[in-house]
Amino acid sequence: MAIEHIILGIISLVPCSGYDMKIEAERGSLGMLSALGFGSIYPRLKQLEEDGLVEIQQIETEGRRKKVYELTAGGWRELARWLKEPPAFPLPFRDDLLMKMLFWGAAGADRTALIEHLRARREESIEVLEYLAEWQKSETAFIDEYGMLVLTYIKTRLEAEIAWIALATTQLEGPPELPVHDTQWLAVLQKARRTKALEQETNS
Amino acid sequence: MAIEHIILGIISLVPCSGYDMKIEAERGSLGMLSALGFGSIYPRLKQLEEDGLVEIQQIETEGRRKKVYELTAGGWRELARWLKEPPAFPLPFRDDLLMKMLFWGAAGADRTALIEHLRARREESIEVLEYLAEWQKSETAFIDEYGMLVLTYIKTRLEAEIAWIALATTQLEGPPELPVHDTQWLAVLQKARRTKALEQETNS
DNA sequence: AGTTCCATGTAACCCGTTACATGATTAC
DNA sequence: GTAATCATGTAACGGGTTACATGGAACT
Repeated sequence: MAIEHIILGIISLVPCSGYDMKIEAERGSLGMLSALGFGSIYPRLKQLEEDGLVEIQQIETEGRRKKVYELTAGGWRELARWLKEPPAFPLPFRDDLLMKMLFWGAAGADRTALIEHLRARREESIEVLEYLAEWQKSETAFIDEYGMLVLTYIKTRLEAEIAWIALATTQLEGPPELPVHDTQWLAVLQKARRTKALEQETNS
Repeated sequence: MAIEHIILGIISLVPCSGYDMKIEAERGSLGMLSALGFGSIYPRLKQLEEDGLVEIQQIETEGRRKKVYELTAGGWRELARWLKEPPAFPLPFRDDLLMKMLFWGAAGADRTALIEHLRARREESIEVLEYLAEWQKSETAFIDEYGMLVLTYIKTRLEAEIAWIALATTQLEGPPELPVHDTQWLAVLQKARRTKALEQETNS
């Protein structure tokens, strides 16, 4: 996702220092989308300066030293160019919980741990929702028409997820169900293979 | 997300070769969650074998050579241990489209390109949905109770996304709106800074 | 005979994260 | 005066992706 462009994007909103970017990138909806560390920011900022896309606007010597960066004409153009470039479709999903669920049959029938995972996920989702609601009200939050749509997206998605968790939990609290689609009897075979492997070890 | 555990998970469903894993990891809902390449699989498979979590079950010499791996007792235990471990919350979202939307104000009022991005995204989402529906019907698809919940999750999410795209498109096709929340007049300042930077260049 | 597919592997590279190092300023 | 915060940077590490290399089998 080209961290360079995130940096250009942040500066385009407000000229700032590398430190400010890190702070800014942790706040609000941008914080939901990125995860910038200092180790990524400073070297790239240097590179961007060499490439002539950003320049140091001022160095605040009152109080602390601070390099405030601003976009050059080239920077504005590069940002616009990137924005118009077709964005990549977000695949794979890379979701630990879903991945574990796919393989849960190998866990040996322990459904309670999975229900606990879902409960924890629900709490975290709610926390994120609350955080965003709080952030939206804050003085420094900047939300334009586009940002509002992003916020709506995140909220919709998290709420849909919470609804799905309720559904999944209800089902998991009920009795185990047979595989929906298993023409090769993999579930049965799996159970047998697992038992065999664990027994063999005990015997040796 | 520990590729090792994905490998263990795949083998737990059906003993197979490194090549088979790659194929399997591209199919169905697992394909939506992972992106395994040969460069990741083979070295790790070797490592897992050294660690005693998997073992070569057989080498098919009829026709092609093929190392079929199976889990050891330790492998089954390690898989179960990982499954019970609390999964990480999927943040940041890492979504190119949303990231671009956050910075779209810097694009200079071109809304048509963004509408095109949304249209493309919608098509890709629909394709994924159709692919999953097709896969579900296939002979070799394995879907147990947990896998079904994952499928439901993916479908719900994609459908919610498509609905959101419709909403966003409708709004973007209308007239531009003023920022919802901008106490520092950043939008106005941004426009001025951009114009100034681009003009300065022309003059020099 | 040539191409595609099956099958296994290695090496280089890019990228991001983590940890480390430094120092000045403000707050307690 | 000492802890926390502001502020900038470097170095090492780990992890995954891409490209490369090899070779046999099956298909056309």
